[in-house]
Amino acid sequence: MTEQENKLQHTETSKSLPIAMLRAREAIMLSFRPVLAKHGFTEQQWRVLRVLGEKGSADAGQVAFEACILAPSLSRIIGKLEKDKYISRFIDAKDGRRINLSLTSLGKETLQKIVPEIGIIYNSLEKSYGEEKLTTLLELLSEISQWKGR
Amino acid sequence: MTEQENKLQHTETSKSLPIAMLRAREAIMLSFRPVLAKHGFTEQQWRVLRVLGEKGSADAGQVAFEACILAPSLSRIIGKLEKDKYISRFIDAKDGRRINLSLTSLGKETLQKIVPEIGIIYNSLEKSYGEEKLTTLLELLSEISQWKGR
DNA sequence: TTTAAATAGTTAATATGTTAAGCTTTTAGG
DNA sequence: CCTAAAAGCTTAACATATTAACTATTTAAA
Repeated sequence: MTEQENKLQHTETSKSLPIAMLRAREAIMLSFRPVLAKHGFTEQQWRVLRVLGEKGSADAGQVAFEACILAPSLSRIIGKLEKDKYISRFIDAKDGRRINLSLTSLGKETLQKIVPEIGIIYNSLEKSYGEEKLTTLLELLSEISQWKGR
Repeated sequence: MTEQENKLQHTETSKSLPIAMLRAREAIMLSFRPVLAKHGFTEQQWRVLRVLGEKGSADAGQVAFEACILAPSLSRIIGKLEKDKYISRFIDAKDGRRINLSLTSLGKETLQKIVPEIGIIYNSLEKSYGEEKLTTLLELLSEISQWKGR
């Protein structure tokens, strides 16, 4: 590769990491979204349910971090999930600023209904892609996540 | 790993590919966004400019695919970019349905100003992460992108 | 203890994501 | 030709992303 080509390298969208991640993510979500939509959830609402299912209960800040959702978005999302009776929300007894969140029984039941449906798709991806590659990919992504910038 | 643990595997958000990609992407964009914001662009507007810079000119459908932006979003984005004189838009002579897009001279100048600033950050990431790993990651992501679903 | 700074959430404003519906132009059949 | 289906783009409606401003609580310094 010449010096000239090298300079232009990062202007090629095909070699842009953010775009590559976006495309790969979109390829997967194309299969996941219809399943979630069938149950009346968006991708983000689903992430909140999953995090709460995994952690039992957590405050809004923890959920925001785990689900990769910014605080302002989470505020609206939990507002809707609570209205629809999937989660319950109450102020932390020790710290009046924190909001504790947990799944209602309806939330737990719904989660258990959706998990296997998503699992089938994920297993299909794992099968056609290779378990080992998938593990490698998760590790590489995890390292990027820890990058602290410039 | 026990059978039980294995069954729960895909319910752990840390092992969810979509979430992992989201987190990794966010870690990078955290450094990129301020640069774009300084020039008054959003992430998506920037992707449109970059695609047009790379392809010279293209119809809306091509740009949407390359920039990974859905048609309805793109309609709004090109509306604003055109209003602000960064791109020009005209109906294709051979197919009246298609909209051809290209950068104006202002668009080209602006692109050339931002590219090196983004490049500095990207090079820093490449340096601390490793060129080889980065190549591997791009390849793995590219394979995922080609997955046709369930 | 008193008060300024920090923390946790929410609200507001603008931009984009997502799905569905609508419009116009092409294409394909009949 | 004529018309129905398909293709390309836009508009609409609702949900989320992003940044900034705001409220309430807690922490910490004076």
